[in-house]
Amino acid sequence: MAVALIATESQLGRSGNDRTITRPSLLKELMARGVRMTSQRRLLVGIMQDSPSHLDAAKLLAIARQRDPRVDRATVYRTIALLKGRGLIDELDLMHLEGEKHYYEAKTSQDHCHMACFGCGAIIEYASPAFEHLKKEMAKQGDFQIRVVRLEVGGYCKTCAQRGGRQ
Amino acid sequence: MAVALIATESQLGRSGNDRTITRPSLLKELMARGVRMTSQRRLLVGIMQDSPSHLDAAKLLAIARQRDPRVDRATVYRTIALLKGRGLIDELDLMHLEGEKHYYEAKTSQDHCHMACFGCGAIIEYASPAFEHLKKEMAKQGDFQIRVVRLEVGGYCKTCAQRGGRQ
DNA sequence: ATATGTGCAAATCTTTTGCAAATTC
DNA sequence: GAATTTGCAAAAGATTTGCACATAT
Repeated sequence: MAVALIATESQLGRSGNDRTITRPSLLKELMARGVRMTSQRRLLVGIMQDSPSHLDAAKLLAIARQRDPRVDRATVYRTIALLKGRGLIDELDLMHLEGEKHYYEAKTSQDHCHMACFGCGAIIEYASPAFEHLKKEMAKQGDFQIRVVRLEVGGYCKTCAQRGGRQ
Repeated sequence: MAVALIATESQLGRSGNDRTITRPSLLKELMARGVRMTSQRRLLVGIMQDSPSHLDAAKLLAIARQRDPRVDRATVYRTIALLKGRGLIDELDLMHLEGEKHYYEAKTSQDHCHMACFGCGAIIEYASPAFEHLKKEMAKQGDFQIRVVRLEVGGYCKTCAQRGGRQ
């Protein structure tokens, strides 16, 4: 069960068990917190919510503009800041495999790690009880109230390790 | 034992046990790999090696220039790229507590996590067997050859959690 | 009606690059 | 002496900001 499958709540036809990782609705969370909703926010948040891959600001802007060409870069960054500030999305570097930009994803019900392959660029997500255990330990032993956790790993996936003979 | 103390090998008067985290000599590692050594590299690498705190490119440049005013920004970035490419330093964001820059530190004998306090900006380092265990599990279960691991946490340190009442 | 969000264009900050001169092996 | 590294200056890439106008509650 170590390699996690991640689905939005709406994508799951069944109620997930403890092991199932879900993505709570960003829109609902925002409204629950009394955040003013605009059409642009609805659009951007909807894209973040539904995107299967990790989005950077430029890609998010491009997708949004297909639906509403007036969307501006600044609004994208401001919306990202809003979501990040409320703890609703996580920020990733993905080992800077393609530049210095950041990637974003809706926060999931369970934290997970991102393993980035230097060979093929694949991003593998990974969640496990050992990760949850480490978080609890850090909070307790380190006397620290954890709000955000980011675990990123770089290396070689099975295929690339075999092919390239890299170790 | 959970909160790690980190020392350079030379700073330790005794031979460290398994729990002791050390920083191997960057210079030696470079020479062992046949990397051409220049005066600037020696200078920059020496600063990285000895710095007790996490350096960003600008700070590294500033320190280097105190000793040799001719050092250029470009050389700093090129040296960082060299060290990073050889796996001798780790790159950190430290939760972007102060801007989008990156921080660097000489790789240690045991990986450790960085906990960044949103309240006071403190950076707390943390190493534990649970972290080592998680790494091994990821490598095995995820079929992944790990080269770099980066675990960063954001939240509130003990003091700030009490003071601000944030939870 | 008032507070908040947005577009636009310019600014800022970090990092990278081309090329001629300097340095290392 | 040949290959590599450096400084300089300019460019590139990502993100932020000031301000007048538009929108949400």
